[in-house]
Amino acid sequence: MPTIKDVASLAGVGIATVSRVLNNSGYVKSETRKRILQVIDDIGYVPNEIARNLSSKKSHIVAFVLPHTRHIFFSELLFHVEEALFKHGYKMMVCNSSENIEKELSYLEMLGNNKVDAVILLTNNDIAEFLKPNMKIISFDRRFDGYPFVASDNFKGGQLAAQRLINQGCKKLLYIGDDSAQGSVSKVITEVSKRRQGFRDVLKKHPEIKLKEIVYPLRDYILKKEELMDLIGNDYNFDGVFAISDSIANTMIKVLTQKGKKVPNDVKVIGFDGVAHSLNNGIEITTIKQNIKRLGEALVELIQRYDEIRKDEHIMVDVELLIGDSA
Amino acid sequence: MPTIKDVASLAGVGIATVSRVLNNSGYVKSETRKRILQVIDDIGYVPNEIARNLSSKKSHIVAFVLPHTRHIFFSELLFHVEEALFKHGYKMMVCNSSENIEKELSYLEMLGNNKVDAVILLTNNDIAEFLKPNMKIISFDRRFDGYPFVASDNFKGGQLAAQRLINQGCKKLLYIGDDSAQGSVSKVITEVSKRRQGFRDVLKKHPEIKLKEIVYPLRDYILKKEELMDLIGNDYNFDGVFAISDSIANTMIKVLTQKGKKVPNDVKVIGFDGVAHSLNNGIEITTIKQNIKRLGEALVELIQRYDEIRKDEHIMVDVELLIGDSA
DNA sequence: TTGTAAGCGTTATCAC
DNA sequence: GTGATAACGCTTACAA
Repeated sequence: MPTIKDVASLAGVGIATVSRVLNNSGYVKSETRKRILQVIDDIGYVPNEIARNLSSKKSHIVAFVLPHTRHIFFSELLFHVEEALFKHGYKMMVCNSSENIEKELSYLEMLGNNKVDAVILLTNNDIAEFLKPNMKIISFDRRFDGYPFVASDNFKGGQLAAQRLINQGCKKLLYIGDDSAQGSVSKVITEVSKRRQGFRDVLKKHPEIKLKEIVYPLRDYILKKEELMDLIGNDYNFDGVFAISDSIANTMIKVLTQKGKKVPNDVKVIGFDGVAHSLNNGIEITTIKQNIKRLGEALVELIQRYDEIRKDEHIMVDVELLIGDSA
Repeated sequence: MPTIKDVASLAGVGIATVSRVLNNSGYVKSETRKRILQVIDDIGYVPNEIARNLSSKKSHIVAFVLPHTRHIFFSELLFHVEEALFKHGYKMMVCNSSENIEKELSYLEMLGNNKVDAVILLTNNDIAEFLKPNMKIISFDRRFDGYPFVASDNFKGGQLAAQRLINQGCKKLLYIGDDSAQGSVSKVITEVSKRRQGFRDVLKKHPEIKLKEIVYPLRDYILKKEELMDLIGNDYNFDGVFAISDSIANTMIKVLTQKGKKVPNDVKVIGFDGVAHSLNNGIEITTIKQNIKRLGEALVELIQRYDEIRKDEHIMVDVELLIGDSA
């Protein structure tokens, strides 16, 4: 592998001049520049990133720590985050934490040893105490004191869902969501809990509407049909459902179908995420659509502006009601 | 950030000795070692990875280039590759190429500038000419001259599918798969084409069985219901389907249901991948299950043994018939 | 406009 | 056992 020295001696100049050409910094006589570029081309010289990183103390790598990529929303988010990072000259390192706190911390450690420039953190673990103030961390869907974060407008999402169900004539509603969206029991409270709050907010003005709520342990964000049936028990006395994700909404529709209920005639179901197209079982799920592309861009935006922004800066991304066939 | 020099002077030793302690190389008096470790602990010293990389010319980062992570098989694979890499001390950089050849090449370039130690390449693009012999590339599901690769035993998978459909009494079969699995028209031939070959192989011995084949352009590996209906046209005269992926099988089942056909009574459907549980529409899809975890491990295995292996070494991972409700 | 040389923080090769 | 010191390949003052 040729180095900058090889280029310099072959072009009959000093390495600083070569560096200037490489980085377009400082003045270089156009004739000299041409000669250097020629040599670079001839011998196929490529700058060594590692050496550059050592000098500049930047790696242009961002770590994305998330539970796993099996959940369709996460894999969509992953896609858009990578696109946004790539557009800004960053590479993305991925850590599937599986909610494993040790693995999360091992990736955070890389901030300390210069391996990555920043970490995008998506977790439901109670790790606030491990975050040091000088770490460049951007949180997703969750507030950590002293760090910026990005989230969808979950409150509005909950409101939209409630309004839609009410408009469609539902009288007895069911909310179903996991721990992390509870916002009461668990120590860890994510922004996702606002979906429920927004939902309740609208119901306050409608005392005639009944609401039942089912909350289950988060685990891997996924619920199988049998598990959902266990949670519901025997009480199918509802005509509208707000599920915390499209994945859960999808399972709910399967369960209802199996129980002989027609969706949306007997029961209307609204999900959240807007990724349902790939998992819908015959019908399109009505859902609160997150703007995943924008979420990815917002995360990268905060990384770039990290040093100028306030410690508690955040970007809230708008959501919209996407009307499908289920509600 | 404290450096090795700080540790050395604080412990009253030379940096070489500190380095020895850090790397457990060479002899160090246990007393000195203890003192050094104490200092390291006191000031919270962490070795700078970048500097290490520069010295050792290794980054312990592996790039995984794949079309995108929206396809459920890819996101499962991504998960297991990361797990396997992590277990062996590697970090994973992810590139969603979107089948974009420039983006793929930009990631391959990182091999040249020491940013990554190896690249796992999953592509359907015609990029053989850009691969230089000294690059550490491991291919997935595809042969590139002079590079090792990992693939499932696709041929056997095709055979298993055919046998199952025949055993279940099917007489008129339909094969449906994309370009990349064609193995005839396109310049690029992937190992996936062997699914079809294996399928045909069994049918050779059963001249009484009819076979119709539908081949469509690969694009993003996904087919919508309407698109599939267009491909099928009016000819629903088949009683057994072998789809190139669970995703396609899933869409096929939706289409059949809409056309009033019962699965598996009227038509039996077999998919490929074994990830269908997350997209099944009420019934479990019978499928050829790939051992995705093993595939991930095999890829990492080849990376680790890269310098000892033959240039055309490959690992073929076994598949199995997973009987569900669709065939 | 250009070159020299001092870092960047390690590892590894020598002597001692 | 241990400590200088030379790489590793680049960026960036500072001189010239």
